[in-house]
Amino acid sequence: MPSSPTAQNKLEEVKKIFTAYLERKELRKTPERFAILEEIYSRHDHFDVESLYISMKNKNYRVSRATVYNTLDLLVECDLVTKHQFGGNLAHYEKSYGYRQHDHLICVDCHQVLEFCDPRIQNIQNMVGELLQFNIQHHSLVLYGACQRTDCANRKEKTNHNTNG
Amino acid sequence: MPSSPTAQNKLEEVKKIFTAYLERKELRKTPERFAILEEIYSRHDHFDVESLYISMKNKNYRVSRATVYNTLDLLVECDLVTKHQFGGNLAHYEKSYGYRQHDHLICVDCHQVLEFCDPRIQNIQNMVGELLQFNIQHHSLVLYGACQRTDCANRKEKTNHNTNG
DNA sequence: CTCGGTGCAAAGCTTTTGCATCCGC
DNA sequence: GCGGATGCAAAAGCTTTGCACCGAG
Repeated sequence: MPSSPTAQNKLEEVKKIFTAYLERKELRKTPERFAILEEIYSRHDHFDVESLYISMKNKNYRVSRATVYNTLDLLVECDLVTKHQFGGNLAHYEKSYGYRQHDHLICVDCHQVLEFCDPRIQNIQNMVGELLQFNIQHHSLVLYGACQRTDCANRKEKTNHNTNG
Repeated sequence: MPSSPTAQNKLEEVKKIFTAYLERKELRKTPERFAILEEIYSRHDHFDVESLYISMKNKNYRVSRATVYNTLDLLVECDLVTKHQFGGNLAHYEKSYGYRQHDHLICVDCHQVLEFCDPRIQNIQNMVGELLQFNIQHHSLVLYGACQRTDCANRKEKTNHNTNG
């Protein structure tokens, strides 16, 4: 296992993992499934179904939304992709193989997404699981707040936090 | 401020808070808004919009989904109600006045929702906010796992966690 | 050849919106 | 009485489903 795989190496690794998963589940190794996996791992940030679909369409790849949804479910199940529900009704996804466990911080004004790591979350997860007799499989932690970028899209009177009426 | 208010006292308190909020925002104090608030505070658990709507209809209260959605937004904004997005596309709500800050633990099989408190989350929130220059307003932490109840609705082979393929 | 997977479009479900009516102020 | 709020229903937006065809095994 390489300690710092190149993007190409990583792609090969995730393909192998996906292949093994499909074989174990006796599912077919269709070109669409691997094309979607490649597209996801060529992206650098969070994405939703529609933007993934559009990207593939723009590359003249013939694929349907149904297949994108179906394949994302498979990729989530074999831990190559993580699904997020950042407050709204629109699901967001991100590749997750070889990336450090992290959580998210979202600006309530401009909706930018930042990531952060904190090992204490793992401890909380372990402790609560033991306390309440749950086999905890994963978690979702999202912090919501106002960023301080001058170009924040929805900038109100952020400089002064007066709460008087 | 009573240290352990009865349900009735609590209801009066939240009504006052809601009234003050409506006055400050120059919104009208309609009977529908207060009926929805009462219905929510008479409930004991998490709920979605449809079940709240049905409850009120069953009590022969004339109310529309639009008003329920609208009022929930107001109640969330004045911190009397909390909105959750527990993984799916269906928003869940819960009353939040006078309850200790808590987070959630959800069984991926039977979907029961448990609550837990851990003060470390507040620390994480403060630290990350300072580190990344965000004014953090609130957070959402959900742990997902398998409960160990014998009557778990979707019980598979939970007793043995073999992962050999 | 078989039958699981795909593309397409229609349906489903939650949430939002438009409009006439109603009622708090 | 004015204008915001409501009820109802239609529309919007994301996701799932049905069906005929395709192609992996």
